[in-house]
Parts: sequence; C-alpha cells; structure tokens
Amino acid sequence: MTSSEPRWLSPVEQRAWRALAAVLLRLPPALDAQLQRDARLSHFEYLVLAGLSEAPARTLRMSDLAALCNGSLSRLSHVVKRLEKRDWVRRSPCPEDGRYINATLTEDGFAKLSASAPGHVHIVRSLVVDALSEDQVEQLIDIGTRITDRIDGMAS
Amino acid sequence: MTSSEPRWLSPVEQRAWRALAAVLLRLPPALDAQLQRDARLSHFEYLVLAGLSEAPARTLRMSDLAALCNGSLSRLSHVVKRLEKRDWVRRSPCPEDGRYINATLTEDGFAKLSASAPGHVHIVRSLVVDALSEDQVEQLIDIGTRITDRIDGMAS
DNA sequence: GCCGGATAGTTGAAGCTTCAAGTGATCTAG
DNA sequence: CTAGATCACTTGAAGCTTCAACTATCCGGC
Repeated sequence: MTSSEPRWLSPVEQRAWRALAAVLLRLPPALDAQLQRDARLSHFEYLVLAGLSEAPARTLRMSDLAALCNGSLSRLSHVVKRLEKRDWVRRSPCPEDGRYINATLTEDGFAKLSASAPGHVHIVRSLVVDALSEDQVEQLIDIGTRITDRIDGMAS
Repeated sequence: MTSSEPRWLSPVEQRAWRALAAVLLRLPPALDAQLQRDARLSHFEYLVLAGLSEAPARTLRMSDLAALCNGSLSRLSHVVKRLEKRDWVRRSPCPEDGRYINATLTEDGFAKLSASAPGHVHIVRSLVVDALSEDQVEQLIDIGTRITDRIDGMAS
C-alpha cells in the first residue's frame, strides 16, 4: 500500500492547530488595522522601514531586505516602489555589482517610522506579549523557530 | 506627561515577537502553495469546505460560517460565490428568517474536501504539529487562545 | 574575448481581500 | 400599522500579492 489512511490529528493536536490557524487569520488584520488607521501603513511596509532603520547606513540590498522581512522579492519590489513614491525610501544600484540594488531609508522615512513605532509596539504588547506569561514568551521563540525551520527545509 | 516613552520590547520579547511574525508571514503562503498545487484550493476555501462538512446537514448560515472560519462576511461572500460556481457549495435563503442565507456543502464539495484533506493534514503535520514537542502542542493551545481572546476584546 | 547560464530585480496581469456603499428582510417604538 | 433602525448579506472598486515572463548584470569555460 503506497498511500494508506493518513495520520489524522488527535483532539489535542487539532485544538492546537485550530488555535494557531485562528492567530494566522486574525492577528495580521488586527495589526494592519492599527497601522492603517494611525499611520496609513501596512504591516509589511512597516517591516521594511524598520528593517532598513537597523541596517548600517540605513541601507540594505533588496534581496537581503526581502529575506529579513520574510517576503518575496517581487512583493518587496512593489512595496518599495510605493514607499519611494512617498519619499521614505530611495533605491540606487550597487556600484560594485550592478545586479544588486540598495534600498536606503530617507530622513523622512526614519521620521515616519519613529512616529509610527510607539503605536505599533503598543498593539504588539496588548495583543501578544502582555497576553502571555514569561514562560510562554520563551516558548514562543522555540515554537516559532521550529515552524519556520521546517518551512525553510521544504525545498527538499 | 500624557504619552511618555513607550515600553519597548525587551530582547527576549523581541525575539518572541519576531518568531511569531515570521510564522505569520511565511506559514500561510506555505499552506496555500500546497493546497494550490495539489487541489487548486486556497487555505480559506479549504476552511469553508471543512467547516461546512462538520456542520449538521452540512449546512451553516453565512455569518456563522464566517465566524467559524475567522473571516469577514464580505470575504466569505466572495469565496462562497466562487465555490458555488464550481458546484461545491449551494446557497439558499433561510425560510424562517429571510435575512439569513444557508450555505450547504454539495456531494461534489464533500468529495473534493475528502480528496484534499490528506495532503493538507500532511503539511500541517510536517510544518507544525510534528515539529513541536507534546508540551509545546499543549502550550500552543493556550498561547493561541490568549492572543485571539485579546483580539476579541479589542472592541472595547 | 565571448557565449551560455545563473543571479538580482522589475513588471503587468490575474486573483484575492478589504472597504464602503447598497439591498432587502425583520424588529420596534409610537 | 407603519416609519425608522437594525441586521444579514452582497456588490463593485481599490489596493495588495502572486505568478510568470522579462530585463540586465555577472560569472565560467573555451
């Protein structure tokens, strides 16, 4: 028998998966709603600005930035185009290797991020961090890492 | 001082939040990719079929189904329209209260779900459930519930 | 040197979600 | 009994993401 009955989830496993699925479905809209309302920014746009702000010279190659933000290069390209239009990011080809493009956070972009950060941190605290015990915060690091490691290992 | 310096995240809290954010950004595409490739279904479409399949008479009101699937009524309405076009779901007004609409899983829809379920369960196992220890699976129930409870309490 | 392949990024179309506005049914106050 | 409010749902447009195709640069062998 090549493909017999699959191993269905046990009741506990089902509850865990449903709990995670609910978070996957409902947390992103909640985060986006706050950022959209208070800063007219999507969560992914915020991540791009935040990622650049912590890089040396506030500059990162597009591909490195995409990996940092857990997004595809195509998605990033579209988003950076929008951010460039608002003068929060600038793009310039890398002098050493013409294939690379460097994205740089502008002064305006940094100001925008600084203004938006408190509100964002506040909702992350109230919906996630402050909802969990200290142990759970530690557990979340391990749980999240294990899941993303599995996703990384998918190209096998 | 009305709004002083916000309480930034501690290093451990940051790592936990980043780990969760990575899951939010990368797990849904991974699930969608498998379902799209093997069943030409989005994860949300799968959830709709699965939700109906477990309901009495494989029928649920649109608004109850939306809540069950953690989606907006508008989103569900669009998705059910697509599923109806493929003859996997049927809609009919509720006789008792003309405001409600009942969505029913068809025989074809049930067959489609049955055919898609093993592949979906397999990826949920390999990316999530089997990646975690027993304790972590239990913890995930509590962590996820706490987060969604906070989101529920947002209308305050 | 130069051709083929690999790498980095962009683009446009198609598809999905959200938002705001709209429809129609039912409740409720007077 | 009826006018207005509320509720359940739908719709169309706008915006975002994905996918596949494309451009442009660089490396490696000959």
